[in-house]
Amino acid sequence: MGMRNTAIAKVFYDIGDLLELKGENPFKIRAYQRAARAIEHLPKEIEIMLREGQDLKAIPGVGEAIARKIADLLATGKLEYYEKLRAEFPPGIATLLEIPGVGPKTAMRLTQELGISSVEELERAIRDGQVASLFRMGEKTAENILYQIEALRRKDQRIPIGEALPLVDEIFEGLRAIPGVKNLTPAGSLRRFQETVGDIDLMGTADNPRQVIEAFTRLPMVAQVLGQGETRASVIVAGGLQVDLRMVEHERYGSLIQYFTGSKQHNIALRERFHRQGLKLSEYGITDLATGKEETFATEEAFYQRLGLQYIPPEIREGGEEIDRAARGDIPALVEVPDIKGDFHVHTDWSDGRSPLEEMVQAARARGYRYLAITDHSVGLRIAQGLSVERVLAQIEEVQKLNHGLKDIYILTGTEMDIRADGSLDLPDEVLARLDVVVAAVHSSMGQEQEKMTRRVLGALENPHVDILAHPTCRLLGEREPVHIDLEAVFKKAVEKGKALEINAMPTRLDLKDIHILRARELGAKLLIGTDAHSPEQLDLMRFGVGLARRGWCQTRDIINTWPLEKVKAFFKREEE
DNA sequence: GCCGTTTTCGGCCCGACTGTTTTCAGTCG
Repeated sequence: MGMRNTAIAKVFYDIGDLLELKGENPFKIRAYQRAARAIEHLPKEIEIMLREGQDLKAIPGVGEAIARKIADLLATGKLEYYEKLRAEFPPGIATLLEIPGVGPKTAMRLTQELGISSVEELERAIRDGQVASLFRMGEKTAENILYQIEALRRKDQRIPIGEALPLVDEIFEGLRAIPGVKNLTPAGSLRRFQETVGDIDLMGTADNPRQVIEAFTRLPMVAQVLGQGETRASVIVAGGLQVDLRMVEHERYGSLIQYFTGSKQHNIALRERFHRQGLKLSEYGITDLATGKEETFATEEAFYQRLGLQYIPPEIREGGEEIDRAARGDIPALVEVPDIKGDFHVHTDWSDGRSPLEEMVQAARARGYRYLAITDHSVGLRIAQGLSVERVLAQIEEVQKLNHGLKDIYILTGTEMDIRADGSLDLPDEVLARLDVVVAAVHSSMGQEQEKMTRRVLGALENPHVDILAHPTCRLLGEREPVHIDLEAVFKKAVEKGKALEINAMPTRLDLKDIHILRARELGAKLLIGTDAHSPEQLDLMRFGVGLARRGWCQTRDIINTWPLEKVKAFFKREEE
């Protein structure tokens, strides 16, 4: 009975919703929601944990009762408790909860008093004036709900971080010139490098906040100003995204940025822990509950330090083990952009890249890289002008010539070789043997069944010349679901054969993603961050890959393109000898 | 329902906003 963590998590999220409608104990509801979230973010599939006899109670937020329910669910594919709960409500009522402003109490009243169980029915009832006539509801409430329904319908998906961050750069560019502006930074999911963001929260401090707010609302990309005050403003930028800027007091900047960075789970866990120790944490500071004395913090570092914690980088503030680890001084030094010594996934105009080889090399030098692998597509990928064997050999010569004139950077010959649908490789072994780096990747027949796809990729990893598996799940954010593949088997094979797994930094890919990275590392795999650059500027996508790697708690020892070239070469050679 | 440097019971993050109100419930982040 196959059931993935995401599906298990959905059941417990649903249970949480239904218990809310029922008016159950709020703490019980939160317990289900916490467990659902923990399951959703678990690096390891629960199915595997059970098969290996691991105790599910080790998952934070999962106790006796929920552990038993998970086991039931996986054994039978059903959960009686859940089925019974669902039968108590008209189907569709939970969808009302998705409307901002409609909570469980309102949803239940709408159902019980007006017989509403869908968003469409609710919309009709508002237009008929039925909703406004309910006790303790009025015109304004009804209107607001209607507005929220309409907003929900036209609301775009969350946008990829790859679109959000450049926008932030542009906004800050326009504000930095103002005298007295400091600490401009994104907060929220953007600062934590989540793969997509719903809106953009920006913060900063200034001697004259009003002036900054004024300038913000007049930036060229601002399409509409939703609201504007002395210290904050909300705008809609071209494309429909909401951006909030909040200018805060210098002396409370630390606790404010900490609070607005989240995650919510991290903040809750932090507050619970220190509440037990007699401290009240909020965005305004830290209050000693015994004396009532409040302290403020100008920096986030000081805030964490006051709690006796090591600084916790935003990317790992997920409300998991990071707080315990920080208390033990056990937060590792996570990889940073300046640690990166080269890129192993780069295209040129030999295949579908936009720029000549020389330009890509100069761009890599300009970024201080010590090495660069040229990995154009292989022959089978016609749509990308994949290189024939002759062209591969010609490129090898070209690169060797180029290397003679270069002192500060070394160019590696390479290929992004297609793993064909039948599992065969797109270039013969004798050609692969002549290349410094072989990046293997799937580009076709992505609908294959899991077993076939897994066999296909494992087969490629068996080849002694293959060094790297690129974008292992092939997902495209918001466009294409990941392929069906047994990643656990792929990671184990990569470890066994000494292959590196790519973290593809292309913002539409971000593949592997955070929980995959965590699991790969647990299994002892080595990773690398590749940009998949098709132009010189795209080498800068590296920061997205680094952000992602940091979400996966990666240190330089985990990421091979932070290593000196000799060490990388030795790693790749292990299998070939 | 979960959990423990208050450990098998009694707690469970914190503050703000909104609307319909004579003191607050519901919702949100």
